[in-house]
Amino acid sequence: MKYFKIAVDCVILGYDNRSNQLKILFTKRVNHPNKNQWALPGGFVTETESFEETAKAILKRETGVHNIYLRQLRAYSLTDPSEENRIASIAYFSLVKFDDLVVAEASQSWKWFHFRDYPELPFDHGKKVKHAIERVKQLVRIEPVVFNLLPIKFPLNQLQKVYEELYEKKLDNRNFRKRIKKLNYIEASNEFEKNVSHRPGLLYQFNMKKYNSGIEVY
Amino acid sequence: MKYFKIAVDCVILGYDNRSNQLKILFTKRVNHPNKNQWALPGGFVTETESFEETAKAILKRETGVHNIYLRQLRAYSLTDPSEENRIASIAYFSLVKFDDLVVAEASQSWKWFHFRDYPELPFDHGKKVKHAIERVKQLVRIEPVVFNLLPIKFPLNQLQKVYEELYEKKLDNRNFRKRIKKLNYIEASNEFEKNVSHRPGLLYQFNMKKYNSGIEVY
DNA sequence: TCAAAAGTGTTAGTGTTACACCCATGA
DNA sequence: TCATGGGTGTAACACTAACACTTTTGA
Repeated sequence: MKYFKIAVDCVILGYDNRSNQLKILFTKRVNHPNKNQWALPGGFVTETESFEETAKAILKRETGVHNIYLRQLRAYSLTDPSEENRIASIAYFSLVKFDDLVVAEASQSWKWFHFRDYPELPFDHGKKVKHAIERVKQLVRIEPVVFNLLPIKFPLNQLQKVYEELYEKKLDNRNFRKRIKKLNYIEASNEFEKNVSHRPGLLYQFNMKKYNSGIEVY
Repeated sequence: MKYFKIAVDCVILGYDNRSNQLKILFTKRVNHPNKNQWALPGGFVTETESFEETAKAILKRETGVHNIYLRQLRAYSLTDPSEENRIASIAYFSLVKFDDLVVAEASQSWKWFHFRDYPELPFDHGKKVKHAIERVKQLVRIEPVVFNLLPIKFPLNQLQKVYEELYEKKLDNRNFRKRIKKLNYIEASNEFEKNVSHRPGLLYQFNMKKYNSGIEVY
């Protein structure tokens, strides 16, 4: 039996509330193979780390932020024949608020791409991205994870835009607002949007405690 | 950096249509540590296998059946300090028809336990079982996976019993049948149950083609 | 004054829940 | 004849979808 090196790759999804786009963060590879190609940020699991700790370290390194929503996607048994030992990789996905990021602009070494419009990716990264998006689309329907993409306080139509972006589908704003207002865990603040060239919207926020007290267990 | 041995563990769920119980298959450990304790069937990934191939081999070994519904659950970064190298493990879950099994009775080396009533498990197997059940409960709502637990042809209330078992909740049979009959991919055959001491029910079967032609993409 | 999003109700249709009785079979 | 699950309809209610106009702000 051979032994494995284990790598962790992160699909980092961020919602850009300036352009209303859901984006994925890629880094430029510094090593061969596929040097200089855009790829998922990743790294090898070290001696003492759990997979999740490795993933957290990658996230901190790439975004400067910790305490980010992070979940395991799945394991991939990639075989790289150029390596003496096999490589396995564990993919994680993460949802971040653009507002939290120290620098969100493009740079030489990393860049945000639209989540459905990104360059060709090396290895099985394309598959990982597809799987991550599928998973997020499912998750959004059963857990309140969208709020990880938005600022603490957000106007309702920013929330609506996230759904529209994710499902590629316009929603009716009257029906959307009705549905949201029926949920007791999305509560109105007394603040309004600022510096928008239209009527400022009331800001809402997600209340985790109220959500947890009201979950129906099948 | 150390290297990893990678193990695969399988949570094999089977529906016993004699007792109307959803069960999990455990094997008795033959090696230390935890020798003779009930545990999830598993094995190490060999040189040439993908994780899924390892899982399939385990399933074949334990149930005698191949072509079984099998999905990856997730990876676990278990650290076993007694090993020179670390062990990672990838958990799979599987849904089987009791009718397919060559021998479904208890034996010395393996045994079916009710999916909510099983002995203490070694390592992180208890966590894996919990995660698998959670995943299956979610999956059942979005994909037609229940049919992997039933014979090809089944009376409607056997299907109902599976849901009741999974969600620990009695369902109204009129409403259940109404809902099922609205689905065009569960079709009536012209056969009836046999040897039951009540009015024999019409047998239905799942039609995958019809299901696929009718899936709505969000 | 224009552009842009905020905010608001009603109606029709669809799905969900609750509920009770006769039927066919084997023991 | 008894026990067991098979099989059926209706009414109240909740949710969903479709649809248009006035308001507030910055530019």
